[in-house]
Amino acid sequence: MQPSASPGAVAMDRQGSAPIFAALGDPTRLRLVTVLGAGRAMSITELTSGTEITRQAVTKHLQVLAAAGLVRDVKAGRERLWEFEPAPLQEARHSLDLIAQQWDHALNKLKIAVES
Amino acid sequence: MQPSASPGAVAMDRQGSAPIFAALGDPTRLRLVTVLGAGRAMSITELTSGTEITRQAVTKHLQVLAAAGLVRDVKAGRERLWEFEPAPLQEARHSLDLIAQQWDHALNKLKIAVES
DNA sequence: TGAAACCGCAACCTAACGGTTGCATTTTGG
DNA sequence: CCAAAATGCAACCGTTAGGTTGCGGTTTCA
Repeated sequence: MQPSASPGAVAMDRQGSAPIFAALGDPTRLRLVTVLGAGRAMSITELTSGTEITRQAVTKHLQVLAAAGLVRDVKAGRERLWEFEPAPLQEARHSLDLIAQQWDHALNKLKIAVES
Repeated sequence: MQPSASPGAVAMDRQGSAPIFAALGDPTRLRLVTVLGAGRAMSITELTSGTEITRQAVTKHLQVLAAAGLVRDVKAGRERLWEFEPAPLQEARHSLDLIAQQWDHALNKLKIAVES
């Protein structure tokens, strides 16, 4: 096969949600967003308790999540509470929906072509 | 705050979809699944054309995607075609849905509490 | 008021990631 | 049958990711 038209041109989904997926792509971080998604803002120490890793490790993960916009911190006196931020997650959902939708459409076209 | 109840116990979502998110968390790979999600199976060389990276790099990315189950290869003579596999993506969607749903529920509870 | 709780900063370490280059292998088509 | 296409395999490299340890700074509250 000689190099033809760029397949990248078909990818109309500017893969901009990759950083969000990357942020969710770690078990610890996915757990953090799940826990914080329950609604209650929590401190770092609280989020660390019950885990096998250090508070500093959790801090780093929270910073990664914050960089992706999935989480936000609000200082409350001696503590620093972290709360869930839903917007990026919706964007990620939309991104997955686009791919799934595109796939279903391709399957339908194939089915129709077979039936005719 | 002294260590209390583990917040991990609240995370009823076994964060098993983290590997899928990790696989999607790279721009190149997210582009690959988007392109393949269009329905047509493609060869490595074809998937490489139009990109700035090497065929070997694309190969590695495809292997990562295959390890996550997002993609499958079928050999066709001299070529090796890659096609999209929808199941893991559905799982990832469901995972995001759970979190979003959980969040909405928490907001509703809060709203009701405020109104009363 | 002072010890304990909560946290930030920084250095450090190992392993994995993303990528390249070089070369051998298989298959096709004229 | 043989050259070119398509790919595989392996070594190598720089950077980042995930994690720890050590220590210093602030709030709190008894």
